[in-house]
Amino acid sequence: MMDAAPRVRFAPSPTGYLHVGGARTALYNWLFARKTGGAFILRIEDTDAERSSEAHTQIILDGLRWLGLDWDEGPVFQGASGERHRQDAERLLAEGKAYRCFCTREELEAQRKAAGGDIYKYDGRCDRLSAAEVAARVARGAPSVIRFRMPQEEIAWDDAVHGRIAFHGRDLDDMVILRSDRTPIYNMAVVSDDIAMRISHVIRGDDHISNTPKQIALYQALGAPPPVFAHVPMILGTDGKKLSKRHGATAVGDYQDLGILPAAMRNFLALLGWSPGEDREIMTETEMIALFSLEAIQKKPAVFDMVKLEWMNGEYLSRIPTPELVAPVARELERMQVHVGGTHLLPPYIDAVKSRARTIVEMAERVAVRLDSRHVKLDDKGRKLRAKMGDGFVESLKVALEILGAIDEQGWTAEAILEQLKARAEAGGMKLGDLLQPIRVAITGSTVSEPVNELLEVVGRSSSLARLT
RNA sequence: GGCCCCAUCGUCUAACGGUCAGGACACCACUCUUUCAAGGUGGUAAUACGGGUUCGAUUCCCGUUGGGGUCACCA
Repeated sequence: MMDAAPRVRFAPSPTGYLHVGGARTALYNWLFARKTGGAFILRIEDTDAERSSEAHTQIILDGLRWLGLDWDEGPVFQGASGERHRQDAERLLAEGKAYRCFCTREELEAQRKAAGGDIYKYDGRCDRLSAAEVAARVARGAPSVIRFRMPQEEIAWDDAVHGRIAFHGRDLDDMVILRSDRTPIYNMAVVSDDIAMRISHVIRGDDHISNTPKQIALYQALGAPPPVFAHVPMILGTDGKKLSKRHGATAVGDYQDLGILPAAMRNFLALLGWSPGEDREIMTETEMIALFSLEAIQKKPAVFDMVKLEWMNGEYLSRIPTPELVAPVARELERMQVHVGGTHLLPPYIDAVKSRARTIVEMAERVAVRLDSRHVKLDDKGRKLRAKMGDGFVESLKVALEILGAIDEQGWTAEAILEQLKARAEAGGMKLGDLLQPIRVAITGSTVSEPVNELLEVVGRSSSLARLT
């Protein structure tokens, strides 16, 4: 019999935003599913009612959609399967693979203290209670949790990215699987769900490696074959520490706000810990899927390099046809409260700044300057040039105004403008740059822009003259 | 601290025992040029350390060092 199609899941808990690490885990799951013709399932782990929220669920869904990661099933809410989790835990109890523990939090805390320090493994005292004693306490209505009796043997698996990883049961705790309020603990819920959903490959972050032996023990106790596990490395900040708020943007939404294109983000994330070989970097979605494999995933953590992300975004920006850029740029301009007067007017402006901007936000800022003089701000470079040129700066502007003022509305083209300015510069014995730079600064506030003649054409005659004046 | 994972340029990575250790970002120089960006050309820069195995180790084994993860009635 042929192996059934793989089934993978991305299972975030809705207790915060969609972290880039989570996003990359989702991406790898998605790539694997698309590559193998399997199913990509979204499961929301909301068993912690305290910290979970609908708003966070929505943000996660939006983030995945933004990245173009479509799921085949779900979202399945883990909280809805509480009854099955409970039954599985109680089945383990009935079969003698788990036991009731009556220790209160306070008692546990005392045991921990007595053991010295914060490293503590439950000593199994409740496992030594007689059946009669347990029955009596239950009859008395004493609250209890269910603890799993960890097998005292080697627990190992062949990880798809790491190779063989082995733990020993003696180092693992008799973990709680069902709370005293009869709700399941994480590991129980996950295993119960992954079995029920027939998950074949669990692709998740390295931080779950230590959970894996516990879960494998649960699979074995429940008589279900464990899936293939693939643990992907963490993403770190530039200081080599786990990526967190103080490194700047960590949520997918942050990058959206920064003006990163979803395709660029996806490409960049894919390469953080995975390489298709052959020096490939910029890839289409189709190529990425074709080239993807779990075995090629890196074992060591990767540092998130914002500079390279921006470079890659710039690459995507310059390749995307202008019409596709209109909507995102318009959205950004709207946020900046710049009046556009119709998105159909945008393309020439976008063309003008396209090859120079690395993000949508940067692009919108440049467009804004060309559209609306209120966005012109003299920056450091502009200031410096002005100071350097002194009176010559104003002089140049006067000359420019004179020449440009002589060009009428019909003749206002980049070619004609350049021709006139060039002729004048030559005649006056001045360098073209000395004439053009002040114009550039007057129009944009900066020494950086597209060629001045093109700039003037895009900004238009009346607006250009007004700004020069 | 116990257990587990990891280790090639500053960063992302390639090289499944034999390469001048390759590419990309960043950086530097030159070039192009009306500025900037882009482009083109060239350059600086890495196998953590110590032992093995082998004719030969980035590659396999052991140790050291360093980094990371995890040790809840959280997920």
